Amino acid sequence: MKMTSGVEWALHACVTLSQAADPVPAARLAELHGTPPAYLAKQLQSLARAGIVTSTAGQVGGYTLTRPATEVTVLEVVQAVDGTEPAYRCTEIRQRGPLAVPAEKCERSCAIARAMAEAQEAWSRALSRITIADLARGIDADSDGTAMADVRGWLAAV
Amino acid sequence: MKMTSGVEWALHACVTLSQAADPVPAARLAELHGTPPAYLAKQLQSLARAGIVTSTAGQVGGYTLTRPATEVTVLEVVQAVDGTEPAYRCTEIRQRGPLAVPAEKCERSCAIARAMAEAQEAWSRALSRITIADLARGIDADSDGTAMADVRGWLAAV
DNA sequence: GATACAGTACTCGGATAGTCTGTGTCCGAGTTCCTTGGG
DNA sequence: CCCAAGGAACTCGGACACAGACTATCCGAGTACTGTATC
Repeated sequence: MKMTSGVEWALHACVTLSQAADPVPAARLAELHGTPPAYLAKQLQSLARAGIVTSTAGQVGGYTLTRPATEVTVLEVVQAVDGTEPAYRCTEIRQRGPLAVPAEKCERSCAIARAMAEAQEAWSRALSRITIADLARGIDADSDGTAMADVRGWLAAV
Repeated sequence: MKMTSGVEWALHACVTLSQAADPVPAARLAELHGTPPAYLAKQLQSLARAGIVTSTAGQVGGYTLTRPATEVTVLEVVQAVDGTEPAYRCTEIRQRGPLAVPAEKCERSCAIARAMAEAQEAWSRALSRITIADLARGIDADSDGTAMADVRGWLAAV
């Protein structure tokens, strides 16, 4: 099981955007995080499609969070970049082979699929309890409360 | 986030093996589940490497569970086939770019990585609470208690 | 009749191609700001 | 001095190559059974 690497960049970008009042260009975010600019832009486009950020074109354009960081969950960001479909996809093995179960008896999903869905649910719940604001607070705490101020300063300076 | 499709086959195969006293050849399992024989064999090899099943060669050879089905968790099977490394891999973005955090201040993992690790933990816990025996019981319940008996009968026949 | 041996059929195991989803990149369309010319 | 129009620079957005991993497959090494020849 593997998650798209763009998720990491998108989350860091969201944390950074939560510290900015004005739009921030994708190239600027890429510079700050040391990532390929064009590819980070791709992830931001996904966030825009999901309605998490909004984009403005032009000379002072860039990306902005559409909602306060306290109202954006990590789950939303992950699903925007990585897709919403669950990790486990049941291919209905039980309906194949010599002991195939007839389709009309398969209203309820397979017991294996139910178990995997339950785990996925636990995972989703854990991520939906955490917001971008929580992440920012956590990063700040790790650095004696200077990290976010540094980000704001860097964004303001040229 | 996507899981290897082999996980589904491996889980179904384990449930089937839990109903068999004698070794079951990979080709036999593939026939029962309607899957490519050679590829299912590959998944069984992974299970063998993980110590979940044992293989015996020769004319009456095949695969057997090494432990009672009540002592094999779904998590073990998933990790044997899909690998043990977590879905989210932190590439230490915080140590890159103009505001890079010095390495000596990064003893603790990134706040984002901690959040993702927590979710992964919840997912793992959910899967480790379910055993192959539970799955077999669930499948049996879905089919008025005939499914496992049918499997045993099919394995014994021919 | 019992036993040892050779042959055979069956099993797993790793090494080998094909394909599909990320990963990374680029250039064009659109918008905003700035400059400049006119009133 | 104020205003409007044109140009330029900057932004995003989707379309285009490249790569690694999953998917699928095959053939060789090894083992247990079976039949036969011998004692």
